[in-house]
Amino acid sequence: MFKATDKITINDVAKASGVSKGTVDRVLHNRGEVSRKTREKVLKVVDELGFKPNIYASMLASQKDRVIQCVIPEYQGGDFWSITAKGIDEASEMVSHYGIKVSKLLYDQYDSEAFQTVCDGILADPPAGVLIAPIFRAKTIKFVKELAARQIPYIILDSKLEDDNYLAYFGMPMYQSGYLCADLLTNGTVPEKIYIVRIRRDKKGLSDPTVSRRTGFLDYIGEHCPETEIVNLVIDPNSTESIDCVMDEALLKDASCKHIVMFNSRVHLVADYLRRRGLKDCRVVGFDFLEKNLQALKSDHVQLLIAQHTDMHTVSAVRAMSDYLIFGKIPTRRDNYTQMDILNKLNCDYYL
Amino acid sequence: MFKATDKITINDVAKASGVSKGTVDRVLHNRGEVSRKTREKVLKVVDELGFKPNIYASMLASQKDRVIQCVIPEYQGGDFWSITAKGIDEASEMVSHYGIKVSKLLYDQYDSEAFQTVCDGILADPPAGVLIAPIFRAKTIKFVKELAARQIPYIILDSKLEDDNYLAYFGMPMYQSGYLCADLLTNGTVPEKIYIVRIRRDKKGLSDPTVSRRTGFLDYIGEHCPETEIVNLVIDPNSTESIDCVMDEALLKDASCKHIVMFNSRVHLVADYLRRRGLKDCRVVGFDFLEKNLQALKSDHVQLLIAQHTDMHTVSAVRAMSDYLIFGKIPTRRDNYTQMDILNKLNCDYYL
DNA sequence: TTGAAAGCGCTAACAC
DNA sequence: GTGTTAGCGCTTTCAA
Repeated sequence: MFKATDKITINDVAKASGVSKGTVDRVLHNRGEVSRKTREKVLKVVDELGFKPNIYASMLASQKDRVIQCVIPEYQGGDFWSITAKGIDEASEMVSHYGIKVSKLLYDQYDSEAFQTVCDGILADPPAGVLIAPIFRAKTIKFVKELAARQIPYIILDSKLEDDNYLAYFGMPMYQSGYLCADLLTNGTVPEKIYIVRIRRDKKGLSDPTVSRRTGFLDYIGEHCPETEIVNLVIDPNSTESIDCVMDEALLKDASCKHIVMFNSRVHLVADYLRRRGLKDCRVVGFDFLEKNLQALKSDHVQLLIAQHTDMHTVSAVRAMSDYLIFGKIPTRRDNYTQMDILNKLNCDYYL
Repeated sequence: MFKATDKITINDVAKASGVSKGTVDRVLHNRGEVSRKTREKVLKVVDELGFKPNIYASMLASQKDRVIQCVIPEYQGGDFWSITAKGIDEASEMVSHYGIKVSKLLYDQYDSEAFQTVCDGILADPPAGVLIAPIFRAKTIKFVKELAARQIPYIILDSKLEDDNYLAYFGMPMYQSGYLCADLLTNGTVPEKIYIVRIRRDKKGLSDPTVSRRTGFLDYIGEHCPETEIVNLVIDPNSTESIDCVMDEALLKDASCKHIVMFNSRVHLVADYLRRRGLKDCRVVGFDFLEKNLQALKSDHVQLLIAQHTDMHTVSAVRAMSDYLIFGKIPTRRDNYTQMDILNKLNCDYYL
């Protein structure tokens, strides 16, 4: 950047194009009145000389504060969104060195008004960039349209939107993770039954974030083991008794190797049940690298976990925004899907 | 960093401690003659005010060029070291924005003199930092000692060294990857035989980089399938005839499901053989995400691949050095092991 | 041992 | 529309 060889400064450009550096700066940032002619000339010279702005000088001179607002659901220790939050915090630490602030704005994912309030707050005091996880799709679309209108770049997290102005998208290939999950659960065999454990959802009308994972799973089964019977077990995560009751009912009379799967991150609930009942001889596959799931993996109550490094992926998302704000760097990839990591007892310790 | 709230500049520190900013700078960088008394006073004020240098101003003013030299073996399209090289290039692009240059110095990994020459060259024109992959251990240890003496930070790649001054280490858990590999290959069964395909090494005395992987593998087998017979097949990678000959001899008379493993990154050689012979019904596990191996995975000639994202890990290594040079940031973790990724046909496309 | 001052390359306010 | 200029916060001579 400032090696003798490529030390082309804005001054060089100014001289070579016969204007002042103020003007060069104007065309560089599309800021204000420049005649077409000078504009073109400057651009040409910039190109010829291969001028690259010195970000240090630039950042030093423009005393802006650049803040990235991250809008995600509220979370509690260990749950899915807390992992995203962790990624945000990590990235925040990194980019703080570059004078970029990152802050989280949390909303109750069961309360669309709360979400709206957060969005309004952002528009009232516009940040340099926004990261947003759209639980409420319609409201989110409206919100990002507003951001786009104000030239505020935004990155979509988690689930994609019907919108085309996003700077980047970071999320998971949900369908494929379900498909993969089925492959791992069956492991080349054709089970008689497969138990799908699901969480009872209190509020109606909330979209289940794992539907397409479920679809991927069922498609695989349909293609490879059409004979296999699918048994859905609906449990209430907050009541051990209900879990025991539902699971006992289904599993205790089944003497074969039981294939069990759960599509959200709470497979540890199944593991806990199996532990309580002293049941072995099951093949259990679940999702996400939560501490509790890890324990279940180690204690052999869960055989495989499909994990997706949500935290690192989130770090990438924040970095992408940061790089955009600092360098104007357009993300290398616009749609970024997490890789699907297969974890078992032996490799999980190296999954950091 | 330069928000109104924490806008403590070197000037503030200078005033508060009753000296000039030149002096403050001197104590900040342990540069030159400052009396004990002023030194202590300045340090105290720095602490009290919570002064954090503005890296943009700092980088702008100090017109140094900072180059990171990466010393790795020569490589050719698609091989293991080319992946590391790719990671270096990617990171190079990233950190170039921060005025950091990264350059690669390649050596013939079969020629210790060549390696020595490269090291001498580095000492003749010392860079800001070094990344090095130690094939020649003794020479490397001597070299890094010299670096340490000159206060040049260095990061060790790939295999660890008996040395304690390294800034960080980035490599793979080789033993564990072998152990995991055995688990995946056997997949809960006890095979009658396992074929280990090995590459004939021309030069003697070269340490095999996969020995400990092999050890991990054999340990697992010893623990879980002591009955299994291990058959070593040594092939010459450059002669298809020799491969066919060796493999035919061993495999054609074996009618069962053949379990085959290779500990280096060249399992595609096995896949090619199987393709030539039209052999199915084998369980083949290998290492590394090479394009050719990927093809083999997709064509079902290889069932699983253990991959380790060498490229990304290398990016992290370069970034770690870069962050150290720019901010003085000590790496969060000193010893960094890659995670072990299990790839099959279904998740390999998401492994970017 | 210290202070003063001239930049580093860019931005932005102001003047013309 | 465009040029001029005063910084941004730090580093690094050069004098004292």
